[in-house]
Amino acid sequence: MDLCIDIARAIDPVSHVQARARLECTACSVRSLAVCAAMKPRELMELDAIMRPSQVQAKTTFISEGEAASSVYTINEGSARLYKLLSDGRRQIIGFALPGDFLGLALRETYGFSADALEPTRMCRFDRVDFNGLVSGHPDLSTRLHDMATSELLIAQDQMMILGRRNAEERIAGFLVNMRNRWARIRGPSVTVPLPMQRLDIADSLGLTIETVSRTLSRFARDKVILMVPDGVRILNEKMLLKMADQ
Amino acid sequence: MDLCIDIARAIDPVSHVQARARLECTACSVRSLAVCAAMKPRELMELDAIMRPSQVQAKTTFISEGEAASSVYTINEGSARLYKLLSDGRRQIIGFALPGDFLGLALRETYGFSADALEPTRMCRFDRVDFNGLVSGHPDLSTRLHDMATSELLIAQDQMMILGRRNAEERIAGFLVNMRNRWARIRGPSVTVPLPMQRLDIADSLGLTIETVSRTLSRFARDKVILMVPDGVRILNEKMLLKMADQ
DNA sequence: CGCGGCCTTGAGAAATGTCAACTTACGTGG
DNA sequence: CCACGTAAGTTGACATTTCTCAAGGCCGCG
Repeated sequence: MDLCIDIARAIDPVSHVQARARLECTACSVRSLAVCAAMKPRELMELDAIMRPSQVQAKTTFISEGEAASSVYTINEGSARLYKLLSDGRRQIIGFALPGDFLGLALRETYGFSADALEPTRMCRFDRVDFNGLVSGHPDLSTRLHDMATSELLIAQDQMMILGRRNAEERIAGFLVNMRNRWARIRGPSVTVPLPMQRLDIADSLGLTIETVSRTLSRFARDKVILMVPDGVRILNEKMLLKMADQ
Repeated sequence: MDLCIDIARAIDPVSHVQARARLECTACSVRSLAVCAAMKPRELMELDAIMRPSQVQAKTTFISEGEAASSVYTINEGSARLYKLLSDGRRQIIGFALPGDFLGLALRETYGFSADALEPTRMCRFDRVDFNGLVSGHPDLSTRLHDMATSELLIAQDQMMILGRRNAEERIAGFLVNMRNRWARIRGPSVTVPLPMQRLDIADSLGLTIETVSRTLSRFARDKVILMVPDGVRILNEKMLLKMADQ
């Protein structure tokens, strides 16, 4: 069951494709961050030809662990949680996807994780077979994917350290620093860190409970390290936060 | 400081290279498992030309986190622990390398982890620049590396679930099942699982303490799920072990 | 035989989890 | 516009798991 809403392509006559191409990939606001960063104008038109704009509402599951991996995605606007479930319902969030992020690096025949939108989210969807076909003809793109896979692996290894050897305070501090750095690359530096996910999502990404996350954030706020604001935090004492994150 | 002992090449006259090639890569016992699995005879000779046999004693550190990533390795015989350290000495083992494993998938300009041999270990060492040069001329090899990176990422995601959401019993049971499966691919199926690492290494890979590992293994042995043997365990009740690992 | 490294076991401590109550924010319908 | 209901977040009290510290055992090796 496909919960995504594919717009444009389904209703656009073929003759409109080129017009849309110029509006979409070429004009894309997150292109410099995404897999398509290094592509030339002509390549972008090829990419555009197989791109399907897609948007989902908050909470919508658009990738389900174990199902046939038919599509790959780039996040355009919005955000998503990527997670794995145990048979008894325990959940581990393996990452959050923000604008520019690519979902589809580590794919076998089936998806290895599930993904839900955290808020109304726009994505570029690509048929996986089409996408692989395009990649095989473009060494630059292939290299870019390899670089992104390398990054992901390094991030995953850092996450193992966080989950295996850091305490709750270090995990939360590190999480906030990490989110700040990720948003900085998207929207530029800011002491206000958007947190589109709920406390339970933070807990499930850090291997903690919602209560421990809440208590730790409250303590940070009480100690004037952060200020809690709607859907995020403002960093008041960066030095202290970095020290607690041991970074 | 390079702690590896490079043999053969340093003393071999160039004229002997071809002879060594036939003895080394072509006759390699772990080739079917390694990065070089899909290579044709002629390609193997190219690989051999840049390969440097290397062997290290137990406990030798041959990769140091943060140092310039000059070499990549394939394990031939023996095993290694790959780990990251925090400034206060806490250690997270991010994986164990067994025969056939490739070290060098997730490389930036510096190594992202350290590696020590667990026992006397023989490796194929490649200069990273030479290796990349060879890869870029061989799409098969490139594909193989991409597949291996994908595998690593999936394994890393599973490890996040283990570290974030599983209890000590599940971690240990899962670890044993996992090691059994890895050895099965190398030496064929067996209920005897070699464990070349110490208890402290197991603890540091599972985010536990040595005492918790020891207690849990003792309990498994008391419950006749395993039998502890020198440098490993024998699985007595596979069904129970799989159940505890939730696999 | 004695030493050192590794492992095991026990007892008590600490961090985090669990359960429950309460607060806050927000959207909906009267 | 307010009252209500619901979802999310916070806080407290207590439980549990795992850690810490300490002692002792095992075993290979000089």
